[in-house]
Amino acid sequence: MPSHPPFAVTVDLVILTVRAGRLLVLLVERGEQPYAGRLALPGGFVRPTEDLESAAYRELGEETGVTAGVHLEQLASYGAPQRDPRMRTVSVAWLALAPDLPEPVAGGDAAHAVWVEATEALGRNLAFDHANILADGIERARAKLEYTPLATAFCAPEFTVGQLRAVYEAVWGQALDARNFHRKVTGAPGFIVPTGHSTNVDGGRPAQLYRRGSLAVLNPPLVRPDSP
Amino acid sequence: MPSHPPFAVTVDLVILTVRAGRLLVLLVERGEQPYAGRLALPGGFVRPTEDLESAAYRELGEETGVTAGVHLEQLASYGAPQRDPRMRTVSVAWLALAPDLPEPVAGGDAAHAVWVEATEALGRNLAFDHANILADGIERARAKLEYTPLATAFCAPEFTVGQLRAVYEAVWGQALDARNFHRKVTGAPGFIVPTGHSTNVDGGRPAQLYRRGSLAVLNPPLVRPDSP
DNA sequence: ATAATAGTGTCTGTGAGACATTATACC
DNA sequence: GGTATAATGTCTCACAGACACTATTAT
Repeated sequence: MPSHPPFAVTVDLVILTVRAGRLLVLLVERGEQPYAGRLALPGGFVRPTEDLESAAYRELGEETGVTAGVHLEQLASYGAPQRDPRMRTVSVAWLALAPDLPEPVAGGDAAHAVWVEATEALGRNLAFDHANILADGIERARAKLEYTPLATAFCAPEFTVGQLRAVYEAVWGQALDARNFHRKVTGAPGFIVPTGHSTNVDGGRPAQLYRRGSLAVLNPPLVRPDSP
Repeated sequence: MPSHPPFAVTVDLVILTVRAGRLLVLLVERGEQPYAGRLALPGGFVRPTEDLESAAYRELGEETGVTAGVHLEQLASYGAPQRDPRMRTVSVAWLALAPDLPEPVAGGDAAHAVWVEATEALGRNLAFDHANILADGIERARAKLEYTPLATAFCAPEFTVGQLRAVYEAVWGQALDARNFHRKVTGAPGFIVPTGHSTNVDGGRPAQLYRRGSLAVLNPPLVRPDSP
């Protein structure tokens, strides 16, 4: 037995976005064995001289065409001995949160990429252990909206309070009180800062536009309502 | 370029305990190159047929002699190309929280294991990127005490409210108000449950003994006081 | 008695949840 | 006018922080 047996190391990405009030995840249809024809998270092998985070950014760019303005953080690693029937593989999973991207995808590796509603994707019999990874990614995103300003990663550079609230509602899957939400996010110093502009693209009274502030941790947090 | 270059995969452990009001981490003195003679986190190579979590438990047992009653959770993975000068290595780091263990260590691999105060260990010029891993582990532990009942993992099966408070004070490095703390932990349903026994080993009035309850998430959380 | 720790009680300010109301656009 | 969304305001209750006080042991 060698003291350091060979492993393959991959990165897999849970890329989430919010569009039309729904939380979507980017999946690719596998063209090769194993799991040919099944949906999977985008990902690939880490190259010999490449940092893990660089590999994640590279895959993100290959699948979406965009890396700027996308939040990326490490999620967890998955390494069950038989998780890939071809060889012993450890996958380092990453969570990416992106604003509604220009076009679903285009060309290259991403030929068969599709956006699927996140909760629905969990029931789609994903390849490998990707259902587990996706579930962990969704839960991470839901939890982090509570105590970080990360919801702004789903928004355009300038956004209204109503659009920000729509992000929370889509990710958490439940409605929030618009008035209490407005008071909370505008009252937390550094969470969002007004730009002075306004918009009325959503109909109704024009809304102030905001940019994300410098706040890193939201204290006290913005907690999810009880599930029922 | 092969499509899946060979990597070595290791597990490294941040094993924390609280003793005499101090947060301690278990370190080992390296006997071999690279970094011979330097302190490092305990760890080792993942075996070909072994799950990542199993490897972490195995290393935990080899270093401490104990696995039962120890909380173990995955921390993060570290894979910078030059982090190990011997070969391309990805380390999956784990965080272990243990009650004050019977004896520091004994025999076998753990011949040179030592408990070091956690904050002090950060300045000890640890091998590899272990200072980064340790810093992440300490911060994870500090954060999780806020919203989980994980502090009980540092306690014996039966403990007093004062002992539990001492854990919080050691991990957070600041004093807490004993009266507000008592009200909070006894008032959170399912956090700790009274056993009916009492003890006076700590001097003063005898204290009620408690066991950890079934609560998984502490809501509302027990927040750290502001740093200053 | 003194010291030490355990446990209970009181007051106050912050802030979340539940609502009402007004403001400003488009039709 | 009606309808849509934005923004502000009010009331109440839960709870954290600050701090006083009582309880029970050991020396």
